[in-house]
Amino acid sequence: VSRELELELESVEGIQLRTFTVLFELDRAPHRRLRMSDLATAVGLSRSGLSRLIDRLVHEGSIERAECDDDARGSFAVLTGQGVQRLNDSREAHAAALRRLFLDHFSAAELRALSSYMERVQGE
Amino acid sequence: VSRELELELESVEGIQLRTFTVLFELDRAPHRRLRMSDLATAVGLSRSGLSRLIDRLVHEGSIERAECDDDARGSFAVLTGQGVQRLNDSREAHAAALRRLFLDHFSAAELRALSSYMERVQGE
DNA sequence: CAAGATTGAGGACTCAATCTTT
DNA sequence: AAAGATTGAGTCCTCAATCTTG
Repeated sequence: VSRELELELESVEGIQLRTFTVLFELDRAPHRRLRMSDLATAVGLSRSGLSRLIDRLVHEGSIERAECDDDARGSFAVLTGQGVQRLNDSREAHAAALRRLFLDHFSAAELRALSSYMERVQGE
Repeated sequence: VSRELELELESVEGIQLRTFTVLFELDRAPHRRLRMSDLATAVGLSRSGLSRLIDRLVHEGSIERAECDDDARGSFAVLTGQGVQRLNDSREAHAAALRRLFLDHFSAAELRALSSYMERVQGE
């Protein structure tokens, strides 16, 4: 399913699922910024993997890097106005694809059951 | 889950999940052989991706290539004795990891429900 | 020309090594 | 020495182009 979702998003909005997730996580974080390590964990990438993905997004203009005041080792990824725009442009396509490929196949009760099943195998 | 399963298999038996799946599919096919295209579909890889994976497995000795008598364009992947051995060596670790990471979390009824849920989103 | 398979080029990811700061 | 982040090297995958046969 997630592969199909990715293909759908990519063809409709020209955005990859992982990029969407990165923009989404940043958008809902305080000041639209997150430490590199925290963001890596949030989207399921290694530190180095995220570092290279952010390189690409900086190059595209969706994200900027910012230094950390209280810890000079640290670095933030910060969503730019263009990044917010890009996220919002793809939100609807993402939601529609998710509904069509996954959510529409289940009742509310089934979705609750599925959700509890998923929790059980989390982190195992 | 499948990522954890992969890590488990790889650390215990030194085999990747995708390699295991390839050996498994070949083992249950007639004459332990399959056309490259069919095998690619069965394990969810592109033709080129499978071609390169088979290159590695041939190099390791688990698989041989064979020509197709009735269609000279075609090519078979054939499991070698060493390949059968390798598959059997990792079967138990695979089953144990699958139980521990996934199956043990559910009752028989829940597994039936999950199975029907999965069928609904197949191919969508 | 279409189909089966492989190869060339390039993308995205990981591990290990490195640099900087704590 | 340990932690945050990046970089170097290598793996695995895909798309497009190619070669061979139907």
